[in-house]
Amino acid sequence: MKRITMRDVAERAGVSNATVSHVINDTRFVEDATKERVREAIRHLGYRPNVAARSLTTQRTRIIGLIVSDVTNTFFGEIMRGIEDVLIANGYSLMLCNTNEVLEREEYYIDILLRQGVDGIIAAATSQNWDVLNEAAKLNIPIVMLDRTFADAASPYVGVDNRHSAYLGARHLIERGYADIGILAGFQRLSTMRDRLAGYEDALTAADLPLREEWRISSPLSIPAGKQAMQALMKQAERPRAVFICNNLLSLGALMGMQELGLACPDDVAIVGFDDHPWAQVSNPPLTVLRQPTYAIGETAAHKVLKALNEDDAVIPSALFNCQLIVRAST
Amino acid sequence: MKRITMRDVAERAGVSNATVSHVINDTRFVEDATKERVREAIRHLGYRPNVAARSLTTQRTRIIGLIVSDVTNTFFGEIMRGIEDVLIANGYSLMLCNTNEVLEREEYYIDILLRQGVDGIIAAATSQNWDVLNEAAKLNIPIVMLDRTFADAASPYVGVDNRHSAYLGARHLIERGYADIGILAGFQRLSTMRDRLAGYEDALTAADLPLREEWRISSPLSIPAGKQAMQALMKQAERPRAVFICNNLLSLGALMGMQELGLACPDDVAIVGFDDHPWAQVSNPPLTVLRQPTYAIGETAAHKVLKALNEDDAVIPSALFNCQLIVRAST
DNA sequence: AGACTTCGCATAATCGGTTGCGTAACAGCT
DNA sequence: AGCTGTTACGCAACCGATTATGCGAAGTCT
Repeated sequence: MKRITMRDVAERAGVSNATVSHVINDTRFVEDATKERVREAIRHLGYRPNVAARSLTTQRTRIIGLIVSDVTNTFFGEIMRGIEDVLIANGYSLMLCNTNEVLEREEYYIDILLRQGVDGIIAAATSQNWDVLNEAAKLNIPIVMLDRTFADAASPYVGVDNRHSAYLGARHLIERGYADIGILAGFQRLSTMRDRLAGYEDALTAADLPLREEWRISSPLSIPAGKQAMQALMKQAERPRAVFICNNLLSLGALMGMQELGLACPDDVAIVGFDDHPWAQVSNPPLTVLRQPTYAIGETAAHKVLKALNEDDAVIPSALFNCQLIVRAST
Repeated sequence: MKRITMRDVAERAGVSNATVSHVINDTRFVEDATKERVREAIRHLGYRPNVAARSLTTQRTRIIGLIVSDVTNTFFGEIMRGIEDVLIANGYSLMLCNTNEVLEREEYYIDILLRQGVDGIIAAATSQNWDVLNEAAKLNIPIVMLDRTFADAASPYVGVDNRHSAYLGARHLIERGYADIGILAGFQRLSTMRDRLAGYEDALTAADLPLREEWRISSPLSIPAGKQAMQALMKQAERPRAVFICNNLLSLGALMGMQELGLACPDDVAIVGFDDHPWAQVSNPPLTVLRQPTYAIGETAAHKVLKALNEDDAVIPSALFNCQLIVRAST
């Protein structure tokens, strides 16, 4: 089971190691006849270059690290597809890291990625400051912030304009005639969630509606948390007639919570959710949502790392997409 | 921006390269005092071993390749979580490959994974024979078949007992009093789908119900395909009163298709779906499904590759899980 | 014809680790 | 004192590629 190396190919083709390398990488002129002999040898032996050896000398691995906070969320699934399609087309591979929103795991993974020698990192970071990612930045490894960012982030961000999008969502509720509007605001440590809260507040303020603190509930981004949060809202003496929900898992949990309490949507409470989901159009009721262009976000993020890799000291700008308001029966 | 190597550490600690290596890997006795000097140097310099260099000599990368057919499907998302949790706990990393059920892409990825020198592969394969995966097998790389397998597969399979599970699902419909039962059978080239069809047929045959070919519709595994397939069923002069659906995307598409035709579930047609999904309990109606233990499947698959890696020529058996029938309002 | 280019390729150092082999230093024993 | 055994570690080859340097042969020029 001897591994086939470049030397084997060289021998069979009657050339040197160097020539084989140059044929493979097209890095200098080689006569057609020689080239063909080398190619034949490669085919015949079933030779496959060893990337470990290669990256040892080139100092590049053609691997991009992807850090996401929840692989099970379709939102990230679609983003991953976008990223992967672009990377594969450019000869890069993806190393996947799922943090479950746990900071220690993010630190651990950054370390792993740096040991692997990844060429770049795309991160939906859990960390709220530059500490963790800076380890990578110090080594000059390009980083792209996905879905969220933070104040001192020194890297481009790719995602939607959360504040404006949330504003659109809340305004939609107002236009529908709702005045008592609550919000399930998610983790306030995430920029994404802070911006969405701000957008919601913008809309209410612009319409001269009061911001009632007891109608703003923060929680982790999970289904049970969404359920709890919604029920906490609904059990208040004076409860909102509409709720803006900042994340798809929260939306789902909220629906469950309402069903359990026997509340109907939109008759008892109207809902606008963030993030679309195929199931959201067959839920009871179909959900009005702000849809993010997930696949495009993924593609863009990938393009940005590649650009940073290909053009030395290129300044990479952030990319802000817009959400699309999809009106369904929940409002 | 000079990379910090083992030599730097060795110098600072006043020992040889070998000793540093042995301290890091705990591969031979080193005096406590020396060990501490080395550790201090590592910390002080912020040294991070270069895995490319390491795997060049050890011929192992501690990377496992994961091939899935659809990253956006929550089903695979949860499996990935299971796999990853186990791998991370054992110091392995995950290289993700998403094929979108395209055979060429699977071939391409196998090649990539072999160049990377992955230690093992977990694959929800699109290919239907040993040709593609055999490339890896020839190099003695352990493979675990995920979710599906094929006749001449020489590797252990991890997934559910599809035939029996489908049998349970179809029998449930029969017990509910339905006699006219159709099936959305998915891609018949996938073992998974063939087994589910067989289980469905088992149940009908056991109940002396006829198998009506026009009520069995095969299609790709996607939402639009599910919608089309369901509508094709519903538009028949004589249509089934219940449908067994072999995949969650098909279920979702089917629901959409019914809504569009103004058909109610379960009043017009009852549905049992395969694969649970958080949204399936708030859909209209909530879906009766066969739930696969996705996370456990992932964990098990990961354990099996690791076992194959740690125990030379261990014979790894397949693992068949059972589905759980979750009865909701759609039946 | 001799000198100078150009062409096409080989030689060998190098990347950063791992590991088989070897050895200095010291202790214990006769 | 001489011999052997043990302890703790160093030396250097090696993994499989990339690439700077150099060189013989053929072609060109004066």
